[in-house]
Parts: sequence; structure tokens; C-alpha cells
Amino acid sequence: MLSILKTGDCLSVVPQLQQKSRLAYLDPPFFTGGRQESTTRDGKKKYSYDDRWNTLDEYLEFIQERLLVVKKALHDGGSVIYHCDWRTSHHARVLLESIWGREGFKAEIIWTYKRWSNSKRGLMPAHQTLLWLAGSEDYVFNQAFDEYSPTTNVDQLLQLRTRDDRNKSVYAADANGEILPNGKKPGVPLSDVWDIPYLNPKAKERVGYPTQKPVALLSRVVELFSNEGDWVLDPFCGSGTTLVAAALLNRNAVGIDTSPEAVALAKSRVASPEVSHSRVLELGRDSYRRKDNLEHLAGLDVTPVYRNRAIDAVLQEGHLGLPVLFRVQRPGESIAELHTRMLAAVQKKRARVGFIVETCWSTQSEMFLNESPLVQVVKAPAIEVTRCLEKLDVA
Amino acid sequence: MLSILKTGDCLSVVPQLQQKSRLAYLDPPFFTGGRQESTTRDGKKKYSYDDRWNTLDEYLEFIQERLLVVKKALHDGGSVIYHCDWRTSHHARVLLESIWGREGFKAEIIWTYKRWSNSKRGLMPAHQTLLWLAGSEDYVFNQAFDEYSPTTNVDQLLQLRTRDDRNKSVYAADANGEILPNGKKPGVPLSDVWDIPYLNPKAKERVGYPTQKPVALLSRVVELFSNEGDWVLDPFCGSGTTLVAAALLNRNAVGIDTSPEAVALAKSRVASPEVSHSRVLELGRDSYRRKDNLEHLAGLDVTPVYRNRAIDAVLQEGHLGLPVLFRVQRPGESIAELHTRMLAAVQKKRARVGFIVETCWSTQSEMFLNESPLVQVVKAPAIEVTRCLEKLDVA
DNA sequence: AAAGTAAATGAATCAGTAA
DNA sequence: GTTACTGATTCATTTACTT
Repeated sequence: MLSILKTGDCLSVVPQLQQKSRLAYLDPPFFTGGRQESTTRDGKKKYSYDDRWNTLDEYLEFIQERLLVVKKALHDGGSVIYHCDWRTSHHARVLLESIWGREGFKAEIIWTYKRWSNSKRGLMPAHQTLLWLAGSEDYVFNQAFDEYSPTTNVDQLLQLRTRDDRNKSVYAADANGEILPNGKKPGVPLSDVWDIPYLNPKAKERVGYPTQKPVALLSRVVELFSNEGDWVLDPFCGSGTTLVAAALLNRNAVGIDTSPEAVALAKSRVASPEVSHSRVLELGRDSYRRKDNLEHLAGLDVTPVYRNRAIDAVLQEGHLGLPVLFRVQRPGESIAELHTRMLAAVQKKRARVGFIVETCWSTQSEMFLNESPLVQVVKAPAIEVTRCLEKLDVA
Repeated sequence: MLSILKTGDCLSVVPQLQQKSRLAYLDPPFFTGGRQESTTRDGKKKYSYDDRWNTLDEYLEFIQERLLVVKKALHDGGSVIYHCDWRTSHHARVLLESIWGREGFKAEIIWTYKRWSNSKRGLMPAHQTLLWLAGSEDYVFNQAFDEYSPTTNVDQLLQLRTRDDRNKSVYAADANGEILPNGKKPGVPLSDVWDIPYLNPKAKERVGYPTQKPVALLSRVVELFSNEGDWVLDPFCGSGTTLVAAALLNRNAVGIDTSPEAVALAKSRVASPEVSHSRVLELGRDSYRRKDNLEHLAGLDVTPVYRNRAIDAVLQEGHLGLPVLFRVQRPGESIAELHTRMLAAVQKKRARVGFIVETCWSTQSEMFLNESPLVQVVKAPAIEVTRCLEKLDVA
């Protein structure tokens, strides 16, 4: 497969291309009104580009001219994926529909992610928009499937369904009232909301180019909207993520950028593609989440903590400026081991005090009553109730 | 709090309103080019409305006229939340910005949900858009917080950070190299992507009105963008979900709809406090509010009991063939009164024993330690924690 | 006991925002 | 502009466990 990189303005470069593309992915500047800068990990090289226009109209004209040449470089049924954010998504769509027509619009894809946050009066931006349009109904779309939601009823997967006389969906049955089995189901059709981790600041995949997109996002775009051997076009290729994704998926690709540094970087990336396989994406965020019994802390304003064996939660307010730690006993855990770990944690994290909530009764725990003022063992009501009922047995 | 419902076109009704609103939530027809119909569960009543305009311009003019009167009915810093889908979100935003100004635009909120799917060539639509605009910078925004992601590590929550000489963020330490504690952490600011379950076809909440929105969604809108006692306006109120949410959250509300059937339905929904009350409990589960106090009984197999002042739950197994009763202290309730009531209940219901879980500390409760073997007072861990921290203060 | 592997957790960084 | 904060993530290192 070929990866072609060209330096220059796509406005003049795209018309010179020899082959028609199946897919164009555009990730132009977002009209943030600033300058995007980023430095490589070693601090040696600095990449940047300007995202400044005098007026919105000027910006939109810039985009429109380039969209027109891109359309000409696409196959008849070629797809465009236009990547933008809340600042310009509405204008971009009007522009795109003016060129591809209202019927050319196929979907508004929401790329959502969790990212480092900050204090803000208002809602934290956590999504960007990908607009999909196609030149005709001959577009390529490789159907993909998500897993079923964990709440999905087995019967829905196994039983055939039909409609009753009021046109409501019901389970189908044969003449004897026996249920009818359903064929194999591939999964849920992929939705237009994509939860893909944002390219983490620490990811190896990062090359120091500003606004770099994750390969995981581009792989999905390339895979859905083109076939193997097709040509993929990225007129604002930046550090070349699209070309990396295309190369990995056996597509030919053309990347164009005005910055010679960006093109050089993209060339080197394509030559030795680095993909950080995201653990979060593979396992899902919930895999980190313990099935917790924080209900035992009801009535306290606590923040749950997940990646630590000694601590389940911390008090939101703290106490006199120092943290207060919590750990709820889980079945099979001895108070002794929890006590040791908690004591270490209190000292290491410079906490005021650590609490262990005892949930499984044993005589052991009494031993720790006056062990150290830094770790306190408190009993869950369930324990007191059980002990009290046991006393009643004896009486 | 007041809930006012009016039949008619909001274009003429809104200008007659006496009071200014803090928030207007608009959920107009989506320009689907069809007729929206839905039937109640029993099949008796059929609700419908027309969503047919000849041209897009005609539709947009219809919306624009109504937006203009709505703006006049809002306080200076009032917020509009305009609910739409991918069909019209771009046009709606252009329209809204033409009235409220580019700087009036505050956020593009994505409501995402999982919904049962039919196979389709393309991506499953799984989101709708809520556009937030405000008339000035005096808008109401009640900051809300999400929980931290399970991948977040404790140190970031507990340790203060600073910047080194190269302006990189590092953990702060005192002169001795000891880590410094960080202050209060409320959680992560709420993001602009809201994952709220779509109103399930089988949900009790469903009243058979087409395009009915979940109370959980409207509760969040009302809570974020208005204060208690404010007026909330819904010019296309349909089955009245906005008014239900407003009533639950102590806001006054005006709902308007052209359909007399819709208005009648909305009136009945708002007027039945019993239904709404049970919904509050459901709401608490997936909203970010305080949880049910039966969590204090975590670890015990109990059956909740409603409609009884003395009893909150009973032990599922009982004890030696007799019932065991539970009551969790609620804020403002004295242990004395609960004790009296519980004693009566234990005798009347011929129970083995009754437990009162103390959740708010007072010296009172000690008096009841040996009062009667039939009623036992046990402490929630939160109490022990609070007492322990108070002791630390003294030391 | 030493060596090798898996799991736990500490460190670093940013198309972040606010004052 | 400059300074002060943010937390989700992956990378890197330490600790725990097995052979």
C-alpha cells in the first residue's frame, strides 16, 4: 500500500492528484482564535500552527474553497468526514450541505471522551463532532457492531419476534404456542456516539504535534467508510494519524499539509507507526470499578477511590486540612491485614486518620480497638444487629 | 409552588404571561416530515400531533416567531434550552444565535442513550442535542459534579501540586521532602455529554404521549439552570414532563400546548403527587443527589416497608419465626420519639425485636441503651466517624 | 534464595479554564 | 500576558507472588 505525503496548501495540491479517493477525512483548524502549540517529550522540537482568522466569514470561505476541490477528488459515492467542534459544527454543516446537498448528509457522529478537567462556570466540553456526507447512495459503509448492553434480556436474543394486530412487537410462537428461536445476532449496530479515549498526555503515541488525534478514532473512520485498497485523502494531515490508520488497514493514502515540519513528522510516523493500545478501550472503564459496598458509608460525603488496595474512599472535606481515609471490609478480609495496610497508607499519605468499617463479625477486631489512634475500626449496623440477635438466641 | 397549564399557541399565549421566567425549555416538533402518534398502554387513548411543514423555511419561520416571544418572557439573564435532533440542530443554532447573539451561546449538550435498534445501513442515531443560550452573563448555573473516573489515582486527589522551573506540573513537597496535602475535592465538573436512559417503552412513567422525555433529563435541566422559586417556561409542553420536574424541584412552571388532550394529560400528571413522590426515589438513583437512607442497612437482607411511620424495613428471614423491624433515623427526628413508636410497633406486630439505626448524633440516645430489650439502638458508622473526629479536635 | 512474572501504584502532562 | 489550578490516562517503577 502507498502513503503519499505532500507539502502545500490542499487548495492547489488536491487538483493535481492522479487517483480518486473513496474517503476524505478533514480536520481543519477549529476557529479557536488562537495559536496551537506543542513540544515534543524531549523538549527539543516545537510544532505549531495558526488558527486565527479576522472574521468567521473569512474562515468559512477558506473552508468552502477547499471542500469544493476535495469533492472533485472523490469517487462518485465517496464519503467526507468533517471533524470539528461545537464552535463551528453548525456552520460547517450548512456549508457541507450546500455542496453535497441535503440528501448527501448521512450522520452527525459525536466523538465523546473523558479528559483532564478544570474549574469552569458551565459544562465541561467533552465531545467533538464528525459530520458524514456522501456524494451518492453508492457510498461504502462497512457495518460494524457493538456488544449488547449488559441489561439486555436473553429472550430478546434467542426468541423470534413478530407484530400483533395492534402492530406492537411481541414474541413469536408456533401453532402449539411454543416459542420460535431466532437466528444468530451479530450485536447492536454501531451508534453515532463514539466513546473513544482522548489521546492521553502520557501516551507513547503522542509525537508532540498539537491537536493530534488518536489512531483508534481514525482507524474506525477508515474502516467504516472505505474498503481495502481504496485511496484515503487527508488534506489537513498534520502529524499524519490518518495515514497511520490507513497503512495499518491496508488502504492507500494521500496526506497534505502546509507545514514542512508536519509532513516530515508524518513521513516518519508512517515509516514506523506507533499505536498505544488503550487499556480503557479494551477493558472498558467499568473494569477498573470495584463492585463496592460504599453504602456502609451512607451519610458521609466521600469520594470513591478505585486504584488503591488500602483505601476505598476519602472524606470530601478532609479534616482540619488533612485527608481522612476509609476502607470497608470485604468478605474474607481480616481486620488485621486491613489495619496494617491502612496504617501504612495514613502515614504515607499524611492523613489525619483512617477508618475501617467492619462488615463481617469476628472476635479479632476487638484487639485493634486501642492499637493506634491513627486507625479506627467502626462496626457496620449489620454487625450490631447480628450480635444482638445472637444474644437473643441464648436468652 | 404553582404549575400553570394553558391551551393554545405559545405565540399568542406567552406574551400574556404575568411573570418573567428564569428558564425556558423548548421541545418543538423536530421537522421529521411526518405525524407523531402514540397510543396509551391500554390502547384506549391516542395522542398525536402534526409535524408537517411544506418547506424548511416555513418551519424555521414558525420556530423563529416563537423564539422571539419567549426571549421577551425571560429575565435578563434567563437561559433557553432548545431541544432538537440531528435534523435541525444546525439551523436551530443559527436561528438562536441570530436572536441571542454569538456570545449568548453557552453550550451544545449531547443527550445520549441506548435504544432498541432496527438494522439500518449506517449508524444508529443515539443522541439528541440541547442548545443552551443565555441573555447575559448573569445567567443561573448551579455547578454540579460527577464522580471521578475509576482510573484516577488517589495521589492526585490528596497531594498538592506545583510547577517546576520548566513549568511542568509536579507534586509539591515541603522543605523536608514530605508531601503536602490538597484541599477539598468536590468531584469532576459535569460534562456536556449526558448519558441518561431513554424512556423505556415499558416504563411506568410513560403516559402514551409521543416523544415523551424522561423526568431524569428534565430534572437535570431545571436544576442546573434555575433556582428554587424561579419560574420555568415550557411553550411546547406536551405531556408535561418539564412541569413534573419543576414541581419536584420546587420551581414554579408554566406549560403551554396547542392540544387540549396534551394539556389535560399534563394537568393530571402534575396533580397526582403520589405518583410523583414514588418517582422521586427512582430519580435519586441515577441522578447525582443524595441516596436513600436504607443504605444504612447494607449487608442485611431486608424488605423495604412504605406507608408506616415506625418501620422502614423488615428482616426478610425474620428471627426464629418472628419478624424483626428496622427504622433508620432521618434528619430532625429524635431517638426518643422513634423509640416510643418502635416499641409500640414491636408489641402490636408481635415482632421479636426492633432496631433503630441512629444516623444523627446526640447525647440523647445513650439513655435508651437499656430501656427495653425489645428496641435496640445501633449507630451508623457515620456517627462513630463523626465522634472520633470530634475527639481528635480536642486532643 | 534467586529469578521471573503479574499486579499495584506513583509520576507526568495537556486543541484545559479562571482570575 | 502571567500565574494558579485540573484529573484521566498511560508510562514507569515498585511491590507481591510464583516457581
